[in-house]
Amino acid sequence: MPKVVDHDQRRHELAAATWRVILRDGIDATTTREIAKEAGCSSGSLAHYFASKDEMLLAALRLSHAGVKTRYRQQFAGRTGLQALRAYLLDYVPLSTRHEEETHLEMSFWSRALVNDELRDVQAVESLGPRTTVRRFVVELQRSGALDEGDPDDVTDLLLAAADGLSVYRLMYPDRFPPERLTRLVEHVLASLVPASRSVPAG
Amino acid sequence: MPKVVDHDQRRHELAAATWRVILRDGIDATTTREIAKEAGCSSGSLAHYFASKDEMLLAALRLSHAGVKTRYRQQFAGRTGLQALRAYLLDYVPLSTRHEEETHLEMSFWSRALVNDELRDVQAVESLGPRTTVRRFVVELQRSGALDEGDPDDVTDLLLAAADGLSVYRLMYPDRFPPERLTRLVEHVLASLVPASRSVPAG
Amino acid sequence: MPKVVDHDQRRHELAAATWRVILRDGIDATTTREIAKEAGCSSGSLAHYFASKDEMLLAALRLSHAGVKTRYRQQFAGRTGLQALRAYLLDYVPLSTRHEEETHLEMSFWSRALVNDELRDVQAVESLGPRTTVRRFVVELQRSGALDEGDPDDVTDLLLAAADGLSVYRLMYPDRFPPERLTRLVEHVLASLVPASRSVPAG
Amino acid sequence: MPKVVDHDQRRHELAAATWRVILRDGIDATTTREIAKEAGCSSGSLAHYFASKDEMLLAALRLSHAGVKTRYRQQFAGRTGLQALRAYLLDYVPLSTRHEEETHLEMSFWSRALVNDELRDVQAVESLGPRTTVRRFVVELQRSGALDEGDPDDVTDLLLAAADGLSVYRLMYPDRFPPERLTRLVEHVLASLVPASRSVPAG
DNA sequence: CATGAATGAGTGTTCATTCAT
DNA sequence: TATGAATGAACACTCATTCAT
Repeated sequence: MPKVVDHDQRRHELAAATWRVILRDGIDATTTREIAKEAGCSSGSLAHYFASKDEMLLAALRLSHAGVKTRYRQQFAGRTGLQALRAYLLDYVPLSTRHEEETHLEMSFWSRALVNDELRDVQAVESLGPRTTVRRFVVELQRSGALDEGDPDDVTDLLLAAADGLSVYRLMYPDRFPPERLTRLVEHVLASLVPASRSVPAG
Repeated sequence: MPKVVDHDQRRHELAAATWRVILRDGIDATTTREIAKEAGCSSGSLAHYFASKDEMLLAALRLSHAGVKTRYRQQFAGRTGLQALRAYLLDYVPLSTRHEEETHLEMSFWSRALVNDELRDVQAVESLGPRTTVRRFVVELQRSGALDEGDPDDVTDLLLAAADGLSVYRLMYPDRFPPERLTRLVEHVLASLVPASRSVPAG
Repeated sequence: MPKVVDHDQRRHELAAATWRVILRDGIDATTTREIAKEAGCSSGSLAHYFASKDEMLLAALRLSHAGVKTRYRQQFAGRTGLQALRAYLLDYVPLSTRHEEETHLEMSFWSRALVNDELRDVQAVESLGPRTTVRRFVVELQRSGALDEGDPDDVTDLLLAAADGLSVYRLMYPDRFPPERLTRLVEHVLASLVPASRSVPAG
Repeated sequence: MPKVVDHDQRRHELAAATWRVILRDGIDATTTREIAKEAGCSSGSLAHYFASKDEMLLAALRLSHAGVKTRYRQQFAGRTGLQALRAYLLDYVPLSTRHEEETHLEMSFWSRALVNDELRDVQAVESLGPRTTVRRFVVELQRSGALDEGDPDDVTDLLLAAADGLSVYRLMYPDRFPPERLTRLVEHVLASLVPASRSVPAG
C-alpha cells in the first residue's frame, strides 16, 4: 500500500504556504524554493501537486477568494435591509488581520492582471459575486425608499469602489486608516446615499 | 554646466523608457536589458545613471508622479468652488490614455509597496498632495454650505477613496467602466455629499 | 516456481515498453516515468525488475537482438547456396515496419556505445552472430565458385557493411530508400561479388 | 570602446568546445556547464553566442560538416577517373583520428535525427554533397567503360552505403577495422564494380 | 511485490551587475 | 562616458532513485 496522502489536502497546504510567502516576501520575490521551504518540503515535491509556479500563485489567489466567498455566504444569506448592507460593506473591507492578508494577496496580483488577460479574467469573474450581492441590496433598498434614487448599477459600483479604495488605503497607509476609522468611513459613504430623513444608526 | 543638463536629460529618457517597458511587459517582466533596448542604448550604459534596477523603477514612478503634479499645479492653482473640486476629481481619475498609463504604473508598484517600506513611504508622501488639495476644497465648500458637514479629513479621504476605487476599476475592467461612465460616477459621488437643495450641475 | 515465470514475464513487458518509448520519443527523451506509464504501472515498480534506467535501456536493446536472432535461427538453419545468402541479406535490412523499428532501436544506442565500453561490447558481441552466419555462406559459395575469390572475412564484412549502410539510409532518408529500392540495392551488391558468368536470378 | 571580440571567432571556439565535449562525454551527457568549462568561460557567457543548447549542438555538427566540405572541395575539384573516385572514397571513410572524430560526431546525432525532423533534414541536405560528387564520378566512369553498367543512382548509393557502413564499423569495432583494413575494404568494394578486365591498381 | 510521494542534485536558461577597453 | 562581453548566482523545472506504507 502506498504512502497515503490526501492530494487535495496537500494542494491546500501548499497553496497556503504560497499565500504566506507572497505576503511575507512579495509576489515578485516569491520563488518555488521559498514556497517549498515554507511548506517544509523539497522543491521537487511541488511538482506532484502543481504543474507550474503560476498554478501555485493562482491556487493561492483562489484560496483567498474561497475564504472570502465562504464568509459572505454564511453571513449574508437571506439578510435584507440597510443594516444588512452596512454589515456587508463592513465585512467587505479589511478590518481583521486575516482580511488584510486577503486584500494584500488580491492587490499583489493586480500588477500582473494588468498585463495578463487570463489573470484579469479571474479577477473580473470574482468581482461579480460582491457586485451581485450589493446590487440586490441596493435594488431592494431603493424600492423601500431607504436609499436614494439613481441607477442601481451606478450606486452598486460606487459603494464598492469606495470600499475598495478604502481597502487599498488600509493596506498602503495603515497608520492613517486604523480599523475604527475605516468603519466610520464605510458608514459615512453609506449614509451619504441615504435620504436625509433616514439616517443610518450605528449597528 | 551642459554636462549636468545632459545627465539629467539622459536620466529622464531612461526613466521614460523604463516607464514604457513596465506598461508593456509588466513590472515583473521588466528587465534592464529590455529597458536598455527600449532606450536605444547599451545595458552597461544604465549604470552611469542609476545605481540599480530598483532605482530605475523608482525613477519611472517619480516620473509619473511628476507629470501628475505638474498638471494639477497648472490647472487648479487658485481655483475654488464646487466646480473646481468636480474638475479636480474628474482630472484625478484616468479618463485619458495618458492618465490610464499613469494609473497603470502606479498600480504596478502597489504589490511591491506592500512589502517594501521605502516604496510605501514614497507612495504615502505622494498621496499627500491630492489629499491636501482636496481637503482645501472640502473645507472651503463646507464653510460655504455647498458640502455636507462631516469631518473634513473623512470627506476628503472618502472622495479620494471612491476616485481611486473607480480608477482601479477603469484599469481592471475597462469594458464595464468606459470614460463616460467613470465621469458620471465621479459626479454621482460628489453629488451624494452635497446638501439636497444644492445639486451639482454638470459642466 | 510460477513466481519466476511472472518475474521474467514482467521484465519482458517492461523491456517492451521501454522499446516503444525509445522509438516514440527518442532515447534521450526516454524517462523512467514515461516507461512506467507506457507499461501501465507505477514508477516505483520498475525498481523490482531493473536496478537502474540503464539496465532497462539495455534490456530493450537485448529484446531487439533476441527478436532478430530468433528470426534468423528459424529461417536460415541448414540453408545453403546463393539464394540463401540473398534471402539472409534481404532479411538483414529493414524491409518491414517491425524491422525498421529494430534498426531504429539499434541506431539509438550507437551514440552511447561510442562513449560507453560496456555498451560497445554488447554491440560487438551481437554483431558476431550475423558475421558468423554470412561468413559460412561466403566460404561455401567461394568453394563452389559462386562467389568471387577474396579474403572471406573481407567479403563478409563488405556485404554486411553495405547492408548496414543501406539500413541507415532506409531509416534516415526513407523517401529516397523505399523497400523496393532497398531490395534492388541489396541484390546489386551481391551480384557485384558474383563472377560475371553466374548472375543471381531473383526469387 | 568596448571589449573587442570577434563574434564569429568566439562562436567557432564555443562550437569547437561543444564538439570536444560531445566526443568525450557523449551527446546525451553533454551539458552547457560542461561546454562552458571546456571553453574556459562561464555558463552565462554562452548566451551571448547561442540562443539555446540545441543551437550549440547544431553548431558543432555544422562545424564537422564544414570541415568535411572544405577538405573535399580542395582535394577533388576537377579531378576525374577511377583513381579520383578511389581517392574520394578513401577520404570519405575515417582513416585519420580527426576524421574518426567527425564520424563520431555525425553518428552522435543519428539517434536524435531519427525522432527530430529538423535534424534529419540537416543530415539529409548534408548527405547530398558527397552523393552528387560520387554520382558525377560514376556517370563519367560508366561512360568510359571503367565502371560496370547499372543505374548510376544505385551505384552511387551502393558505394556510399558500403563506405558509411565501414565507417560505422571503424568507430564501433576499431580493433576489427584498423585503417589498413578499411583501406583494403574500400578498394575491394570499388573493384567489385569494375569490369573484370580493368582492375584498379592501388595507388 | 506494488505504490506513488518524496527527494535533491542537476538541467537549460535568465539576469542584474561588473569591468576592461 | 559608452560599450557589450563576462560573470555566476538564481530561477523554474525535471528526473532517476529511494522508501514508508
